[in-house]
Amino acid sequence: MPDPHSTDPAFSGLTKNQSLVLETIAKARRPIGAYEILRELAPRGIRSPVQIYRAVNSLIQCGIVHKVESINAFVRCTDAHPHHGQTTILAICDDCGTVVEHHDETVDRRLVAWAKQEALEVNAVTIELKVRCANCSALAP
Amino acid sequence: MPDPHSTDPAFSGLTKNQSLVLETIAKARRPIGAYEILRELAPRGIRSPVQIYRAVNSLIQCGIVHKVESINAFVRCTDAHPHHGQTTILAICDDCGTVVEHHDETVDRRLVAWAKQEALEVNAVTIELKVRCANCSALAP
DNA sequence: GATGAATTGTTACGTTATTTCCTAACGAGA
DNA sequence: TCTCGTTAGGAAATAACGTAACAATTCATC
Repeated sequence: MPDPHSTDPAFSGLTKNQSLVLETIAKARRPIGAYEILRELAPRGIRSPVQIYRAVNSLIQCGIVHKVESINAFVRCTDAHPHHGQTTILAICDDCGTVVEHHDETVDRRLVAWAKQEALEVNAVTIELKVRCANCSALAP
Repeated sequence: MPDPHSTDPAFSGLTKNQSLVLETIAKARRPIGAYEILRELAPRGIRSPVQIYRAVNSLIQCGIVHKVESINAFVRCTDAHPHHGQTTILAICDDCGTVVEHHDETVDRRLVAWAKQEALEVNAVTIELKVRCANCSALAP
């Protein structure tokens, strides 16, 4: 498994498909769906959904890519630095699709504390905000 | 629009389809997908996905049902009382599908505060934990 | 009864995701 | 060398999710 936050655009440890998919996601600069990635990469020889999903799942495991659950799409992780064990909070603009990342230790602590109290073993946490970003608010008020 | 938390099992204000769908979701006692609901209700005359989605969306608006974004499925809201404006935190067991609901004002406040600081106008918030529940942990340790 | 709004039904389509089965490449160890 | 396990990749099919567009129906109200 490659370093979660190796510097662009090397991604030395990635397989060919993973590199292609990551490149496509990064270029999009907003969440992009699996089949849009597929269309994008068809000319480069990718033919089936499975190939996309396999690559995307690896990238998510590495922490290089996030899945936006509320819209079933994928974004490049824009964190400058790794945040080990911290939940990534995503805000997605409903109008333009821009994503902002955030972390909050207090929120994490409270969720973990509650889980512990309920004897829940946490596998994953999703926190997403559907928003209207400052830019879009200004453009169409 | 009916009262968000009318008592079981009247649901007086609901249309026929909404009642059927709610009944199916409630009976499942774990998250259930739209097409599973459809199969369940086919014998009762429901024929198309649209009918399910229309009903489910109304029920969500009422607050009677939650959508679990991370698995594209629906659960009956198990809150005893309405929590106006509060985000519902859902913990879903990966093994058995059981869902636990929770609310946390501190978490809400921190998310809202961050959004304000970033000039984001919040439309919706999703908080979901994929977990292993106490029961499943005990059964297969 | 006529009219208009809301709800419902139907068809059709596009998107998202997984399952199943199979092949190739490679390293470890008998 | 040969087998075995592991990992990656490929192809086909199908399940599951979700919506657009339009027709039909119900129902309150005039």
